[in-house]
Amino acid sequence: MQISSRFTIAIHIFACIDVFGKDYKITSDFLASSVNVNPVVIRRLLTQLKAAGLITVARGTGGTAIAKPLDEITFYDVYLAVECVEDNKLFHFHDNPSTSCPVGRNIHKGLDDKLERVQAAMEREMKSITIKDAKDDIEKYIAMENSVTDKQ
Amino acid sequence: MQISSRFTIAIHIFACIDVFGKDYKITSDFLASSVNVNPVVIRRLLTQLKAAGLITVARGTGGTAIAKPLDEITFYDVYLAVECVEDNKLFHFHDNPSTSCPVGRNIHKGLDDKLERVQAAMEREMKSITIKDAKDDIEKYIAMENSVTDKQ
DNA sequence: CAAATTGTAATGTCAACGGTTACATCTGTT
DNA sequence: AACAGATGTAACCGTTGACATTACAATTTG
Repeated sequence: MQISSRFTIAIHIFACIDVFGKDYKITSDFLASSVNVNPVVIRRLLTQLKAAGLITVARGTGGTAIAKPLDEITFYDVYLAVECVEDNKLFHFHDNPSTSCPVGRNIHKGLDDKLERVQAAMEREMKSITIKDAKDDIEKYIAMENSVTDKQ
Repeated sequence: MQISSRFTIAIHIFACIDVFGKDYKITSDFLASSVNVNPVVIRRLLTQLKAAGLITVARGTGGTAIAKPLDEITFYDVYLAVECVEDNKLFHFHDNPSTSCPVGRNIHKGLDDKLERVQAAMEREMKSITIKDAKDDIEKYIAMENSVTDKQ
């Protein structure tokens, strides 16, 4: 299975807030237009990001802002906020291996540390990348777009 | 989302074949008993592992064997054989970001290399662990069971 | 109060997972 | 040649999560 598009949408949202937050009020409709999904999908995502303390959302008046400096929010923070992984385990273990089989009785003990190593490797890499890294690169590509336009 | 239990079941299967292969004919019913799932689930898995060249399955007569030395089969080989990941991308990207928004136009370019880094970190770790590592540890725990029994 | 916006419930569609039954097919044995 | 034991698959079913969408109550500012 793949990691849900909620993750890339969430990063898209952060980038939009940071890039457009000074000039526009960031509403779920605004974000929905940029991401190209239904506004309710955005609102549900904003609810998750807010619950994780990564953003603030103004009720009534509307408008979303980022709660921390961008370089203090890692991909892992967003992943945790947005991806539903049961019991925080990346690997789904089969539920009831036979207790009357020696292998069935010991498969869990023999495997768990290795699965954790894989999960840890993935999470370590996610913790090493911040939203700022992503946003900087996106802005770099936006600037390249503009410089091409300028030359024409 | 979690990685399907097919992955841990597959490793369970390898361990069973290696541990019991000398004394028993390894049928889908035999494996189903140890894993505690329906034999058809096992057969479907065996079909995938066979397609990946990791095992051989005897039609008619029945019986499964491992096609390569256990230390030449990595967790990644099994993962690839058994997990359906569209286009081999761990992250599902939202399909149609707005082309009229600068962020929407550049989110892909700004993000792809970072997502690949995360995926690569996970795959690198999976490639570093072999089925033999898992099976050795399972056998170690089986031996510990027996030594406890002996003392009683 | 009115307008804009968020929060959320209710529904629907779709795909993947896993379970199960049924049966055609294959192969060694008698 | 028939049989017994297996595998390979098709055809279902139920459950879950993703994502879309409509509708509306609740909130806040002007």
